[in-house]
Amino acid sequence: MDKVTFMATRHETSHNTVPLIQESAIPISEPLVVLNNDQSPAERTERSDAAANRKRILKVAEKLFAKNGVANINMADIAKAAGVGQGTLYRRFANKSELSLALMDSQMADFQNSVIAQLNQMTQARQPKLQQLEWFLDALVHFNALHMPLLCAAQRDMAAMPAGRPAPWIWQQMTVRGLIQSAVAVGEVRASASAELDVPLFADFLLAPLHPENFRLSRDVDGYDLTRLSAGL
Amino acid sequence: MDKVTFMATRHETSHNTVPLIQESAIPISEPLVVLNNDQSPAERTERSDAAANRKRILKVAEKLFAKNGVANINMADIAKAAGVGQGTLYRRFANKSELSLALMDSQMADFQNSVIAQLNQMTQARQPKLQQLEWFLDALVHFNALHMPLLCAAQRDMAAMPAGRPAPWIWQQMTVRGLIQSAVAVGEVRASASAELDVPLFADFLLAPLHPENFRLSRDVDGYDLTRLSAGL
DNA sequence: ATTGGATATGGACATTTGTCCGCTTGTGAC
DNA sequence: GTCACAAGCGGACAAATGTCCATATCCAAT
Repeated sequence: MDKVTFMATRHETSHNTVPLIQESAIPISEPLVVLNNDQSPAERTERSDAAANRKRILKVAEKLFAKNGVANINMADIAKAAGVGQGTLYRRFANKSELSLALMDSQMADFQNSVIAQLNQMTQARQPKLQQLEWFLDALVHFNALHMPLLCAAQRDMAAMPAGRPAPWIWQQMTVRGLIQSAVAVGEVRASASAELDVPLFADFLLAPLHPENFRLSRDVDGYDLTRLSAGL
Repeated sequence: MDKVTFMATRHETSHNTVPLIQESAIPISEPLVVLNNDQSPAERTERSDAAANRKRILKVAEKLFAKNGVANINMADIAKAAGVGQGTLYRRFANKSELSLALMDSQMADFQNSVIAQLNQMTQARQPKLQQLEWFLDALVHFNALHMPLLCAAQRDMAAMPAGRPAPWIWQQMTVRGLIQSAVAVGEVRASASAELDVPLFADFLLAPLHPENFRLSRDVDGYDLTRLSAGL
């Protein structure tokens, strides 16, 4: 067992105003993930009307997306339907990608919490870390399949953005890394193999096929539950 | 040795007018790749003036991209610089992605041929298939690193396009699949492992981290020559 | 050489995306 | 309560993307 123990916590959504919810502060004993909930001191708190608008925009966007398909809705539509000016909309979300991302982020909350709970339970049941990893990847596959349109829309303009990975992906990354790291620490990986294993890199490689574009391609030509095979390897 | 032997051939560029070049019809004896050079009968031959325009556009675009950076050049710029109307430009290339792709495709020709030659040579030197695979992936990494801006631009609008993978990626895919398949056939993979190995899927998984977006992310946070590690695994 | 019709051309136009800036409003200090 | 001002607002405007179609051009058959 390691000395350090992290606390599994749902990553905090992009806007930094809402009070730090500790909804998933379940007492767990195994290292999982810690995320930078950097409430940087420079950041000011969001004004209440702005927050209201944000919520309304997200709700309206979700509705429009569901009704007409993500691709057929543009920023102007959303602004109009939400009863705000385009300037307002763009102030919050620089483009459709960012909006989609925020939307997905909120939809992801439940998923994240249930994942954390499940992993936690598996740990207490003494299930091997590798098995947990396999389960996690599988869960992720199903989640992605369910939210593909949004995911693709989110991915769309991301190349243009300077920043690194958005929060949800960081969370995935950290989780996988944590699981692998644990597996190695516990000795579930052959010593010979673990010696030359670059954990973070390997985590990225495991996740790469799940990134929206790759995932879309993979699913449109191959079977899909096969993906479990990946975990097996 | 298999019964079937494929011929390694550079994939033919998107436009289907140029006479089928057989530049790389080197007599080789090992299975590698065969591509669908489907000159579908429905397709008509491109008019000569159109072909000239296409070449001019590509040349101009390459120049502009090199000079100002891919991101700072738009379709209108290219059209103007090439002395054609926007309609003409868009008739050939539905968007900047497609243009970038075509450009990359032409730049890739040399790479493909040299890869084919090298693999061929390695085969004749009786080098193990897995080693060839490792070499290929490494070469691909370097190629990608060199052409990242174009690659990213090419990836940009691809989600919107209905079609599957564009030619260059199909080529990569086929090559990797071929190498793995050969490795299995020759018995370089433990029988126990090869039994449960889904070759095409595994090929995709190996290539996934090299797709532009993933690659960009990986390189901006991790080291990069580490990527060889992947081949080792 | 002529001609018929398929193909290509260019630029006006429509749509979508993203920016700017003068006006309004919430909030904390007094 | 009211005041000051940072933060938010919205719609006009600018820029980029993508479409359309009247006209020009090529080319194959005669």
